[in-house]
Amino acid sequence: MADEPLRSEALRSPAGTHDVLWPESARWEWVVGDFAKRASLYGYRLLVTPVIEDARLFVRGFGETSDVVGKEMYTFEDRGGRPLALRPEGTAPVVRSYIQHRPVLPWKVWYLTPAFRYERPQAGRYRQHHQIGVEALGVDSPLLDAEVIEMAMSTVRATGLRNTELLINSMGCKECRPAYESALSQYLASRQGGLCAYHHEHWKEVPLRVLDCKTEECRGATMDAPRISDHLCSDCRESFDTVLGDLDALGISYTTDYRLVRGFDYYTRTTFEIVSHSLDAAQNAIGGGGRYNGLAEALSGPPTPGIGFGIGMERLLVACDAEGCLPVPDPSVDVYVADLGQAGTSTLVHDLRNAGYSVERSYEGRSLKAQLRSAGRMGARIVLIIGQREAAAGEVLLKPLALDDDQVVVARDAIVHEASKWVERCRRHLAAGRVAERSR
RNA sequence: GUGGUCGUAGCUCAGUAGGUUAGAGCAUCUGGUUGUGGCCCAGAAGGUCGGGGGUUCAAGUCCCCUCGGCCACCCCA
Repeated sequence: MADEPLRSEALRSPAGTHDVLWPESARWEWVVGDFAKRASLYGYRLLVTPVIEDARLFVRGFGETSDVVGKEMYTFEDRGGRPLALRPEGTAPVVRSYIQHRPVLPWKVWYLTPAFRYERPQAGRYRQHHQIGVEALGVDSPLLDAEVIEMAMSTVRATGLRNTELLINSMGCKECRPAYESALSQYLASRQGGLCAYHHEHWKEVPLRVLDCKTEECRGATMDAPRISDHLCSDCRESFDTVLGDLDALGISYTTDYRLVRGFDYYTRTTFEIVSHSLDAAQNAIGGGGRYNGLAEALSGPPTPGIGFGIGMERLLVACDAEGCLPVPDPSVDVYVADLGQAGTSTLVHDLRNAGYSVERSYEGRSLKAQLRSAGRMGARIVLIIGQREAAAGEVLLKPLALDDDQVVVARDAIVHEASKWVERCRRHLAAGRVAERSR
């Protein structure tokens, strides 16, 4: 490591990873803040789990045939030889945590987490992306399915996104899915010549995914393929109908999509995906989820039903860009304190911040002019000036930047009170200006 | 992982058929106002032209490799 000099190559974030700087980070704050509040309203509590997990967790959870396990996982051994993996998604670790701690059911948790997949990076597709999501364990009811979906939709719509579509399907259960899969396989066997090059080779291993294939060949060859909806057992049928009925009652529109086959093996019954039509066709899924009643058992835990969803932060925000919603907020500096190096400025700044105002100042003794310019550029509402004269007289000059009013002289003792008065006045003025602008 | 495309200051981009010290706008900083923002004017700073190698008297310009972004496949958030 050390004996390989970097030469002139600058250090940068690894391929497919990125930094989130302001103002983008301000939108993250908004989305995460909104989601935390929403989660609380729906009865979910924050769960924080490690970024690294025993690699076997995902192998058993996803199934060997999944792409994520086969070729996209970041796996490595730690110094003690333990097989570890960077989490490729959010659900399996939650279920592992559940099995480990056996909390009282129902257990409803939310999270904000990075997720890692070794894929070829692209806009909206990263090797490290971030998801907000929830998981609810211990309840097997279609009413919860509908509620979870409604929560996901509300989260997306809260950003202002409108050009979205909810796709929904039922994957059946361990009673009815095997029969469907064999019916599908039988059908595919008769049409294998018409499949795309890839699935012509692999349809036997992943028959369900052929439905999800976007090539014209597979598309056409599966037009008349048996559909899961015609093979659901009565329990699954009834459950799915209830989910759809409840979504209707909640005013959530949806599109049933028999081709919606999510990538992980653990899904049962309800699966759904939220796509944005404002994004290019390739990476248009901004969120997805579903029921996974068999997962806990597959991980050697007690049989426990579960359902959840994840929303990709990056994709959500890219979609917002496309629709021009979720604008970044003002940096909003209330007070800029300009001085000529007097002692006492630090305590003034502290007092103002303590009173709840955002305060900026200069630290390197710049000229008054330069400080005023900075104050103007950061949009400070008022600036307080302390020069030789003011310092000597125990006064401060208050100049309202956002107003046309002249500057006033204020006694040092009254400054916090006066500053707050003027800041409020500026805020009202600016707010009125925004209203006027909007009504134009 | 496969194929394609692009890569010049912090940002958006110029850069003639390879030819002197690589440019502009915006942003930044300083000054014009020996204590006062926004406009204007002047100036400064900022680049090993993604990196490495090659061809050539001469490479930002041509060739190869590599890294990174983007697009498609694949997969998904």
